[in-house]
Amino acid sequence: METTDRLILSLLAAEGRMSFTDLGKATGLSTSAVHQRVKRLESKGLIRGYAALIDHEQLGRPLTAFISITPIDPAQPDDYPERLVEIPEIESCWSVAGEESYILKIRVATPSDLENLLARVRAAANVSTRTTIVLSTAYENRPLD
Amino acid sequence: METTDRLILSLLAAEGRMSFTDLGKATGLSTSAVHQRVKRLESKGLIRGYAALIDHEQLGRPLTAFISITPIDPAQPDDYPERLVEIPEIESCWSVAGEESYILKIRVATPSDLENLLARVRAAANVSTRTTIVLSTAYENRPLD
DNA sequence: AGTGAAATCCTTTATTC
DNA sequence: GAATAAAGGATTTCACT
Repeated sequence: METTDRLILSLLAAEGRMSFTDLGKATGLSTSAVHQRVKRLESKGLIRGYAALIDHEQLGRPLTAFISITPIDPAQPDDYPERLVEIPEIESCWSVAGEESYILKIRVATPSDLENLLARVRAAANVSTRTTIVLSTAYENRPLD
Repeated sequence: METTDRLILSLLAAEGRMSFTDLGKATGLSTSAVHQRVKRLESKGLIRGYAALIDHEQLGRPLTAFISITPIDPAQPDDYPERLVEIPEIESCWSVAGEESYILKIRVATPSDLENLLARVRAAANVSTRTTIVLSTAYENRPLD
């Protein structure tokens, strides 16, 4: 992993639709040279994909929360991510070391939707939950340093 | 906010570099009609931008953690996000309701880098910290449902 | 809001170094 | 690996509906 590739990654992390022409100007390479490098970064999985960043508040889901989950039955198989993947409000799911087993990040429209979601999470996974409400997002998923 | 715009958003959330031509085929609109809609979604801020999704493990930062922070001096002004924005390892910063005041999501290379980062966080913001290590990421920032 | 067409610009591949 | 060139597509603007 070398300087030019890192520069390409950081440019694309900040501006995912930048053209190969502009990437070439920014890196001092020809269009086809950056093109070749980007395709290699994609095929090696260093670039996992591209995403539009959505304003969820404007889209009608202003309420973000973290839900920490603890298994009720310790003998239950550890398949929580699969059990929870069907719940579309769950944006992220991390397995963690600490008091709880998983942390979920969710987005809903209203507190009542959160109540409903918590019931679905408990039922789908047989877990107890602890919820931390997000008051504001100072920044999220900043591009590379 | 209506069906066609929601479809465009969900297509671009999943594939941020999809061409206007392909968006047109997927929505049944002409290229110039989707183009106009996407530009409107961008200017209204519903699309905040586009990002390449990076594999941080391959990029040399395999260790992810959540750091919850609690102010030591309750009289201190509440400017933690500004104080912390200079620390590049902090990917996200949320203000939360609950026992702690903020949750940070960070990425570093090694436990020793985490130790170093925690010292910088405490010094920059005059806070106590509680760290939860991520063991694995089942999924993260899933596109829209 | 949407279409179709035209000009411009970008992407992609082949060739060469 | 990188550059150049050329063909094939995509983007963007505009006139019209």
